[in-house]
Amino acid sequence: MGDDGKGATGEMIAWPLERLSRLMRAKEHDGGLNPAQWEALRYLSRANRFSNSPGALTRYLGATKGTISQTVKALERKGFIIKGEREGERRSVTLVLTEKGVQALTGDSWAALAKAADGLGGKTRRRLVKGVGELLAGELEKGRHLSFGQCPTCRYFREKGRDGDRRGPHQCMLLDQPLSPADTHRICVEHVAG
Amino acid sequence: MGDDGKGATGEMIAWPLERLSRLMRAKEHDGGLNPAQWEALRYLSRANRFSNSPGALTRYLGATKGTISQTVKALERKGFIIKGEREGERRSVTLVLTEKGVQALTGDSWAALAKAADGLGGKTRRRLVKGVGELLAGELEKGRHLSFGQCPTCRYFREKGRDGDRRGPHQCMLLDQPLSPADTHRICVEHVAG
DNA sequence: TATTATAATTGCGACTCGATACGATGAGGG
DNA sequence: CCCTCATCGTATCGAGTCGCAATTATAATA
Repeated sequence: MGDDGKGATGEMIAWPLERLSRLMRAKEHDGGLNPAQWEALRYLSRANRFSNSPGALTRYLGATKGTISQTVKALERKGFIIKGEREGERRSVTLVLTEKGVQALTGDSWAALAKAADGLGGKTRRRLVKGVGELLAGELEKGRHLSFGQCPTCRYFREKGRDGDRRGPHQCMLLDQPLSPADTHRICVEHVAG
Repeated sequence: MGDDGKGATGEMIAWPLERLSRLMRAKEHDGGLNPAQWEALRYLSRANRFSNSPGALTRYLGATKGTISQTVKALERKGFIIKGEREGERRSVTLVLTEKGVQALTGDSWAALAKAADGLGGKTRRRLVKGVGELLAGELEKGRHLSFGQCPTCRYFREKGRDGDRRGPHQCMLLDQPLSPADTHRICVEHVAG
């Protein structure tokens, strides 16, 4: 029952995680951006072409439409993204990073953390992936959030050219759209596990 | 080289971690408190009697004095904490939770996450503790932050009554103060690993 | 066509946050 | 004893977040 020993409790995970989370946020007042704008910029750099809209960003961040609208306006004003029209849907908008936006991400704190995580031991790293994934999955379910996963884990993904008979782009069976290999590594609003 | 296989990269840790961090934050607009106030309240509930000051809170959160002053004022106004005088140091102040403050923490999102983490597999949980600890330690060092650890891991901690000869409270050799068993589980500004 | 749903924006009020300046207390040295 | 200097906390300001509610525009549907 000694709680100072080897027993790994949830608090020993949640407390450091909470502080790490806070300190990362505190570092994000740099580069002409603030934390909310960094979060949006990062999302847009990873989102596929079906997901680079204010609405998808709203759901990814668990925020409200109004807040996102303000953040997007700020990012546009500062020249990190540009708004464009979405083909075949005049209500919606596309948000695309400018060269300045891409450049800014090289100074991203979370990218630095990812690099630090690469330096961890292999066993720890694999367990960390698993553990963090499970914690996130739990939160997503509790909060009824969308998963925003990548194609290879999606129910609607059809991989082509695997057996050498039909070379060509992969396919999204939900939107009936071809997917380049690069596409499949981006995150998607429509992603459904399975 | 297949990056969709078993290779556990830093991004597979950082990206979910970033989103988890964001979603936790989004949930903290409840209970009459906002995220910054939750963070402060949680810290104060875990801080020992040498660390329950605005200054220590400032350093824990990596914020600035002015910001914390505002947050503290809001928490006091809403009745979650009360300000008191600090013995032997009239510049400083003690911040103590009220009954309402203690009560509020039962609805804390991060406490719920800690509970969820308890439900993880033992192996995953142990590795998670280790991995998150290392990531945090890296950030602390890079940002020159204080560790805010607990007594048992502190250089200045002297445990008493271990060998049965001298029963009594433990001791902080830095501040020359006795420490009850409860004290040693709280976090401290003065903590130095070793 | 009228209705309803969806995408995004605007305005509002409370609040964060860094920056700056300030007042008060404490410590050390002539 | 006074002077300096560091530390602790506060007040104020401007830019911006954030949830909320209302609004406009477009789309889908009855």
